[in-house]
Amino acid sequence: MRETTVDILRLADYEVAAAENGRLGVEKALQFCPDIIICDVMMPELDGYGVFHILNKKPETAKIPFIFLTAKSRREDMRKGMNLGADDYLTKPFEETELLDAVESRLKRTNFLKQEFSKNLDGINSFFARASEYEELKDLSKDRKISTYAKKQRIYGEGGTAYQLYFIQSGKVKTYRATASGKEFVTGIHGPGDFIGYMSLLAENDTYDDIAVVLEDAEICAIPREDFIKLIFGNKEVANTFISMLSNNLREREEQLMTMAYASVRQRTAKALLKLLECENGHGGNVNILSITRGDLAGLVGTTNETVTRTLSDFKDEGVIEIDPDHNIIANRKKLVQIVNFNMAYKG
Amino acid sequence: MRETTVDILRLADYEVAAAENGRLGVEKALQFCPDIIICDVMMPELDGYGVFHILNKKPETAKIPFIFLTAKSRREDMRKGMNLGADDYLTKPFEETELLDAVESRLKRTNFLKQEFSKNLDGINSFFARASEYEELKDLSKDRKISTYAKKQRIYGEGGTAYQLYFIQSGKVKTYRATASGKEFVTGIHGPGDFIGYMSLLAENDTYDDIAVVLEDAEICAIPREDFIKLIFGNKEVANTFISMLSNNLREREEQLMTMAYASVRQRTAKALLKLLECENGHGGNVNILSITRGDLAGLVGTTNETVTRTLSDFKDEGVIEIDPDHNIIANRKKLVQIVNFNMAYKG
DNA sequence: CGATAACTTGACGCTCCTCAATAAACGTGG
DNA sequence: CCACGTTTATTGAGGAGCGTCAAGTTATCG
Repeated sequence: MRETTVDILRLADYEVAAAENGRLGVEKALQFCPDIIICDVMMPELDGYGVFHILNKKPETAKIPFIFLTAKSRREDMRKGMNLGADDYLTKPFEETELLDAVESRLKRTNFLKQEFSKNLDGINSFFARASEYEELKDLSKDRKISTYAKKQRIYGEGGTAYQLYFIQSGKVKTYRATASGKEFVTGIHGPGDFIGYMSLLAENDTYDDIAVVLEDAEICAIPREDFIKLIFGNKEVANTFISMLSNNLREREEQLMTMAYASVRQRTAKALLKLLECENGHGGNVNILSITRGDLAGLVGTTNETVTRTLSDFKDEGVIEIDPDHNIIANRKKLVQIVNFNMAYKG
Repeated sequence: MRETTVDILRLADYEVAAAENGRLGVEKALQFCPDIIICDVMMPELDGYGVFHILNKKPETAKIPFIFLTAKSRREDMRKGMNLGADDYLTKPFEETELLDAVESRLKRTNFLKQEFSKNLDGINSFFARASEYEELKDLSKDRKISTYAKKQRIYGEGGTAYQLYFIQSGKVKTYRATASGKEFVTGIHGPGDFIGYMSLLAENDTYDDIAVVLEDAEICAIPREDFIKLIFGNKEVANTFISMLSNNLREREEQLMTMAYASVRQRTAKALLKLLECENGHGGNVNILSITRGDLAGLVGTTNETVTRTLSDFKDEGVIEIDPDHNIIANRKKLVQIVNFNMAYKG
């Protein structure tokens, strides 16, 4: 029986490890960290439930899809397995296609999550982008009608009901929150490939609490709330990855909060410029020119127009940046990093 | 067949609605928003897959557990159902206990998530607290050995590997991040019933990036990473709820960031005091006395010791707060709210 | 009871916000 | 295509806010 199963899977070009009883199975699973586990219920030494229980407790193996094998006659066994939280089960004897379908179906869901998604907001974006490549999710950003937005146009606004998220095909968008005194705090500058507005879809009251405005003429497609919710909430693996990403963002914001509390405008400006460069370069580019208005930069740093201008002026005098005739900023990253890390020499 | 099923469920004290075909079933599901859906595959007008597809697309019904019914002989049907993403399936004919077990097992997982969890960090705490009441999760905070920590003792620290989260039984704890220049930015003050340290368990690199220190002698029990991961990642419903809560936190932090950028120390202090009161009162209390050191309050506001003292002094002169001989703060909430909302009268 | 930590108040000055003025760039309508 | 109003960038002057240092007072703890 085990040998037949292994053969079928090997013929389908899967790499397979087998074990003749539960105890050895657990050992092998921990050793190899497989992409999927198929496990009989009736086994010597340690039965299938025991295997599941042990592997489900260890974080390394808890997320691996788990398929039970039960004899057709023992229906209560399979019920027990499902009630424990297995992902699927097969009854013996099964057909080749049944086995392969089940394996493939579970793997497809897990597969793209193996990719490394990084700590920050960019991570979420590439996450969405990749997620949408997978079959059942393919309609997330493809085949949608694209709207063209002109500079200064508002995409969504504070208080509006959130019923879609937006994918930026081209152009540049800023999101910000408005203070009671009329200032803007810029929460992000977004470019092609970024998704915006999803936070409001997830939170309690479904209104946007930030404002998105176009900085450079943009093509943007809207994705209905339903599709997004389906992607995030409908799929255990996606949800898990998403949790990690949100946690990382939360961390990042906390750090930003600390910076805001104790760093000087000078340092915060340098930090903001570095962040913008990172964002601009996205996946491995190496541009050093930033095109951003002083006002938006001020909103990002959390200061005023004039102070930003002055700070940039200082930076220019010190050779940290150059400013071209169109007011674009040409940055020297090393020197910016120095400024961020500079720790008030007269201290201590 | 349908009638038998309904009868069994009614006898078990469930409230049941039935529909004779797929189309009507969808209508009823949307109308009643049931706690669970049991659906045959073979139906006139609209088959089970169609029903699942439609309901899974709508956010109102997407999260409802879905159990397919298939004829025992039609194994490929049930494979298809599971591959689509159904939560469970039953083969006809089934026994009473099978049906009831399946229903109960799915409901148990979903049930506690029906409760309203609020927008903020408190939400996460009551979420954990309630979650741990449910059977399969009961060992989350119960039956664990409780450690006693003395004032000033460190629970976990920056850079340490995160392998557990902590539940505060009694006492008070602050979490903070240290800046390069030696200042503290307090990220939270936590009391009995709060969980701390979970963020680091979820994020990418599993080290703590904040520090937790005891403010008032505390009893704290540690929960192993595995149990927590199992709770969060092992259960679709929990994961979904958790995503919402993280999003809400992210929102809150963004707002805080805005405040930090543009509000005066005066306003931020008032806001911090209000937040502390809220936190202290937790679930409906009505205390107005705060016991917090000036240093910690400074870290929370993002300013210095001296400035906090001065600000509190001003507040006292204005009758916004009183200070008792032990330096505790007795607050007048209305007046604090006024200060937060005060919008620099000389503007505009 | 001495030592240490926490709180308070004063003096000083740096940072950065505000108001104001100017120049350049941009956008719009005739 | 130009004239005009509007937005953006820059620079200056003034001053409020708040961080820093210092010194004194009161609580806390071994």
